[in-house]
Amino acid sequence: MPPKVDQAAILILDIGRNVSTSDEKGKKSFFEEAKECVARVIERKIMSQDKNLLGVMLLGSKKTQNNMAEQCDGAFRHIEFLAELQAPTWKMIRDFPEKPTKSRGDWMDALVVAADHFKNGLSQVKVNSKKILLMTNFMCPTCLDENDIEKILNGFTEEEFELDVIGPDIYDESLKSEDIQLARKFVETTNGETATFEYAMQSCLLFHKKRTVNPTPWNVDLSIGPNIKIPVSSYIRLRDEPAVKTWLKAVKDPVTLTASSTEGIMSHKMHINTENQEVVEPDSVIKGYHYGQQIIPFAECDKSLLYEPGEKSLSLYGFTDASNINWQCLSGDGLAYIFGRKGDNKAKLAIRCLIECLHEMSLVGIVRRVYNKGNAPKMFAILPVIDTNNYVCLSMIPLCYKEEIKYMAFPPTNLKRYACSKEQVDGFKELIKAMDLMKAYDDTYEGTEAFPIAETVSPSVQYVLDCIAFRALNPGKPLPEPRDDILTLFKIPPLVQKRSKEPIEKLKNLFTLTKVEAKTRDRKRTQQQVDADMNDQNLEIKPDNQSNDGDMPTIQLPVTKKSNTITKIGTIDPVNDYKLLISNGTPLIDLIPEMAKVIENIVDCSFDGTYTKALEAMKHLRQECVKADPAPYNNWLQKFKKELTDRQKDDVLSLINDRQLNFILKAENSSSTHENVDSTQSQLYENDTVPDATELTMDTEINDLFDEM
Amino acid sequence: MESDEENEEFQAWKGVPGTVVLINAFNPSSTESPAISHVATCRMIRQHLRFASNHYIGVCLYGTGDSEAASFGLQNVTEICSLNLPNLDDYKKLQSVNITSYGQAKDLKLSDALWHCSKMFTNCKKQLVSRTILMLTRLDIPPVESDHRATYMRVSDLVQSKIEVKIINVANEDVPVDQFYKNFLSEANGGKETAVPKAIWDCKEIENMMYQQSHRHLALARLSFEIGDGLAIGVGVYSLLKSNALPKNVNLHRDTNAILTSATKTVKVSNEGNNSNKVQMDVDEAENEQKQLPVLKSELLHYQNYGGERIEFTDKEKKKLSNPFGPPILKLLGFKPAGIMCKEKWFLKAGYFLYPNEDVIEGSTVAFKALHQACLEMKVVAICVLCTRVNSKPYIVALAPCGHPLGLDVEIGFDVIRIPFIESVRQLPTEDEGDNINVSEAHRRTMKDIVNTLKFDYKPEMFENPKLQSQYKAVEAIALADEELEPFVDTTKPNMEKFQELEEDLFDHLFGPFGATAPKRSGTKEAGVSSKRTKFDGEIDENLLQNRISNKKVNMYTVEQLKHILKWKNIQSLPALTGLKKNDLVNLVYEYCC
DNA sequence: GTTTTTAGTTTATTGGTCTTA
DNA sequence: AAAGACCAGCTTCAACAGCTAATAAACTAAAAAC
Repeated sequence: MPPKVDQAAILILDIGRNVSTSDEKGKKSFFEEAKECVARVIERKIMSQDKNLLGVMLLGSKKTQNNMAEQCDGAFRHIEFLAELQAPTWKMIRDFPEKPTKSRGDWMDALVVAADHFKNGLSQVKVNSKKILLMTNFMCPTCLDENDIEKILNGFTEEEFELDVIGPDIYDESLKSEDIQLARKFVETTNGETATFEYAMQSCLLFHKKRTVNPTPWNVDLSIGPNIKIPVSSYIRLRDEPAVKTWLKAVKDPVTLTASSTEGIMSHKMHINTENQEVVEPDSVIKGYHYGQQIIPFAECDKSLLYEPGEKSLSLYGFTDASNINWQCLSGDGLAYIFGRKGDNKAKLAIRCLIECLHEMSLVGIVRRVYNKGNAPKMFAILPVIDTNNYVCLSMIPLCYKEEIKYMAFPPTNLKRYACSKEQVDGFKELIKAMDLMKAYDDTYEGTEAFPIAETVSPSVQYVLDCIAFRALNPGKPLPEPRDDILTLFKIPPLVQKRSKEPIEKLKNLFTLTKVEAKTRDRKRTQQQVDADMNDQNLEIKPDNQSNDGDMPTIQLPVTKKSNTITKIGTIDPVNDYKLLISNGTPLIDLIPEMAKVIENIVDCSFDGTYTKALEAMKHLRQECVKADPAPYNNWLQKFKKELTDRQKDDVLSLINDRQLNFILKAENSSSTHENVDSTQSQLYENDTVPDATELTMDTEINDLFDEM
Repeated sequence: MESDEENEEFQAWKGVPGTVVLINAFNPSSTESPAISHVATCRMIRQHLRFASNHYIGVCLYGTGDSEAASFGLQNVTEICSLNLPNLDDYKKLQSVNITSYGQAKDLKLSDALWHCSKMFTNCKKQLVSRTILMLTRLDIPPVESDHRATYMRVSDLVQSKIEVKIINVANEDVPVDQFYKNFLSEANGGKETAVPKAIWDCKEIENMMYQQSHRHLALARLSFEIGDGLAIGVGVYSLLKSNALPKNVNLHRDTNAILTSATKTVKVSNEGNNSNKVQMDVDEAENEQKQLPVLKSELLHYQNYGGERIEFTDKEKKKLSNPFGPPILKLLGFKPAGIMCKEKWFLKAGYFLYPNEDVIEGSTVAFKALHQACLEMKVVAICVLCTRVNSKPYIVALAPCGHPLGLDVEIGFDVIRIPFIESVRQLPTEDEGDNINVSEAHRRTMKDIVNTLKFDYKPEMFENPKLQSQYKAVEAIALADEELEPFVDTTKPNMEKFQELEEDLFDHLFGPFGATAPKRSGTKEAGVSSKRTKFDGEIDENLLQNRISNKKVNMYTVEQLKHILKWKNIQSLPALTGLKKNDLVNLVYEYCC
């Protein structure tokens, strides 16, 4: 068999004149949205580390570069294969054009080119499913005639291509152009999918898909006594796995700050004799046991006394009441599902029958498992799982051995002074009713349950993947803080939060809870904590104040003294420079662009990840502009934000929002043209954060008023 | 007083724990209590030996008769093992002791025994982090009246000098507890109300309790459980199971049995400078060592391969990746019906156990109990975010109310159950053959018979790790030489008698034979007909043979089959087939069968 | 300082067939 | 009959070498708690 690949997809992105403008003012153009979306799709593909192939095609490109155009001169123009089918790369994202073109391309042509590439561009690779993701607003109608289109569609069904359309709502009745109708037909006929940018970004593409592993069966006979052997396969169903593979190590090249090509890391393990500190050759190392204070070499042990676990096996020990198995006696890591052996219907029948019986009788099995010949045996419970939507199987859960039980003791709770009243219990009952997570959201959501088990993503995993993608696309830039999307995963749903307020207040009155003064014992730790906090602070404000680098202070000190003579705004203390220059009579019209430039520079070279200085400078600039003229600030911000968006500096963008450094509104200065905060990146945030931002901006206004007083 | 405390606190975590076991040998009614206490103490010490623990342990008897050798001035107290690291000599000595041989005191006195214990602590040269007197006694026979006052005072002194006094009540269930011991316990508990320890009689149980008591009572984390804004209680998170139940293994020098430590040296090596050198030289260690330089943390890079590129992070950045969220906390998010917590669907990792902690917030226990009760009555579990330590990743847990976990003497608490995230779930291959499978009443009846025959009562402590147990036996065979201990029993294997009763024939008839419908492994290979090895049936498919000869695939036959083919062809000049390699047989087939 | 836990490694084996003692 | 040795499949001009992957168990290092 040739190399097999699960999926191959070609992204077709319209970058022509027809996608260059936005429908509404201030809103992103189709091109901008599509670009973001494509970047996310590619990023997700890369991070998922599957074996799938990806190609990227530009529709409406200035260039024409595709196989079909080479074959038929003059046809298939303005279609450029940016990347032919291959494992997805960061380059695909980086190579993306910054701006839409003035050209136009025929989307139907693009489909043909993509289809051709699937048929002829893939030499040996076998592909299970072939997808084309089309992103166009269909504002450039196809020139192909009905017959040709019919042929293309037939070709698509024959070859089992799937067409997905991302971007426009092709079911929006107000947009039913002929081309959209056509797209609908294609999508439906090829069993494709469609989504708007907003939906795609908010639901399908919001989080990373972790690298997947193909499950491998562990095949064994489930034996019941010496003579009954049922062939089964067990698959790992649940397991906590690290977000990324093992980290590799390299040496930093002092010049490029990237991995050195001339130096590598090597680790060497050695044994040292504790008696004379000599290094011992691995040959002379033997294993031994500590028994009390005595040392017993392994070799002296009677080998016949050592346990022989036997062959690979899964042997039934017996059956017991399900109620005997509690959470506390489960040990190990995760669970496996057992099915009757693939293709063996008799085995499946037997297992199915066992499952049903156990289920009816409320019993579970206990088995002894030897994973491989000679491996230590482990005990497991096998519980019936009957889930009509999913699996009918036995769930195999590891049980603890006696040696693992700690036999802990706890101070007694059944003392008089710990008795609790009915009122107190009822207080908690009220809280329970109020904080029902099964009804945490309005019906407008797809489900009303919050934190559905095994359906929510892991914030820590997502953050690591975010950081890797960020670093790939922003080399040299400091890592971002966790996204809000990730942080909200650990927050109480707003509705539940609200409902809980009253019962919580009641509870506070029902119990006497007194904080015990920190003991002397804790003093030291507390001090350490404080120290740690101090360190953190130091790190954060390092670029502003002192730094650990020896030369920074020497630069900084003269600056404050030299300040009388400065002629330009520097990046070290822009706000003071600005103030000084103003007081020296430098005209505002000259200073504002200079300040803006400096802010951009600081953001570019910021290594602290907090952009404290840049934001301070922005705050100052903004305040100045609120007083004088909002236009320069607003105009510059517009450009700056666009640039930040392009360079995926989402962290700066959100900081600008958070620190209320957005556009100066009409409310703040009547000559502003901005009615409200219509940040170009608003769709990145949930709707409910928008009013928040408005509120915060109003606060600023009040603050500013106070400032002026 | 305060300065004392400060002094103590300053070195609070230096030293090892110390325990003196104080066995009551006063036995006027000839109960088994001293004997059981003795056995349990031996077993506890054996447990310490097995784990090569660093705890200091001493053993004393009290209520024994006067003896000439008896401790100077001390009456009725016999020190068997001095306060020391558990060692083989002490263990053997303790084992061989016959408690009754020390005779009986005329009157039971406790104060002197306690005083002796405190002296043992004082005389101990090793710095101790904790001092515990573990009394094994019945609670129905108090010391003589005249000793009461002295004992109370002694206990009070001990408590003040930070020596804990604990009692294990070695008796049958229904022995009445004398008031003296109630007072004693209260005194030992700093005057606070406390519970009388439950009587235990099983020596393994006593052993467990002693081992536990002599062990540091460690919480995985002590947290503030934030129930709501401005409402928090103190809790401790415990793991009830050990993560590594393995004893210490060490590396030794082959010749001298000297203990070895291992050290890992990480160096950077230049692979360019000497590129022209022979590859062999690179392997040469002496040559390499010259180029080896120590690696500074600051010049270390960690990277991952994604999208065909190395994505690099500095050491600091990598740390930040695993530590992006806040401080340790347990925060309530809400509640869900208890029924959704299915072990068979969501078990991911061994859970923890949650218990109230009065040390940080007083009144926690009452609130904890009220929450526990409310959850039980409403049949719900609490859903929380848990971050156990400063730098650990937070995750979502369910708190399920429970009592007596693992059969322990713990009234209430919550199981802390880790809830899996989507990344932990694997999609499994499904076969849509469910429709073909019809379980009949006969199937069901047979299966239920089998299940019922094999029913038993599961207890969490019923399975011992046989590998570990046999290892102990093997080591003890050497260490204790003469001692013949109980034979090793493999608790992971069931009693086979019950399996004799199974109606295997009926089962086979109804469900078997298995493997008959197994899929063909591949087009060219023989069908994997059964889970047993394919038996050669004697029939030869001439077409298949010719096919294989022309396709040069004769080697796909087994040796048995090849021999059979050659014999079947009835070739005259055929040499003896025994002892030939498969390849020879294959060649013979090509030679003769075309 | 010691113990405990956990995260993160590394390492060996997996399967079927054939030969051998 | 059981145990251990040994080569496994996939490319395709063909033959070659040189890849490939999940998993359990054993292990180390590091962090945090007392």
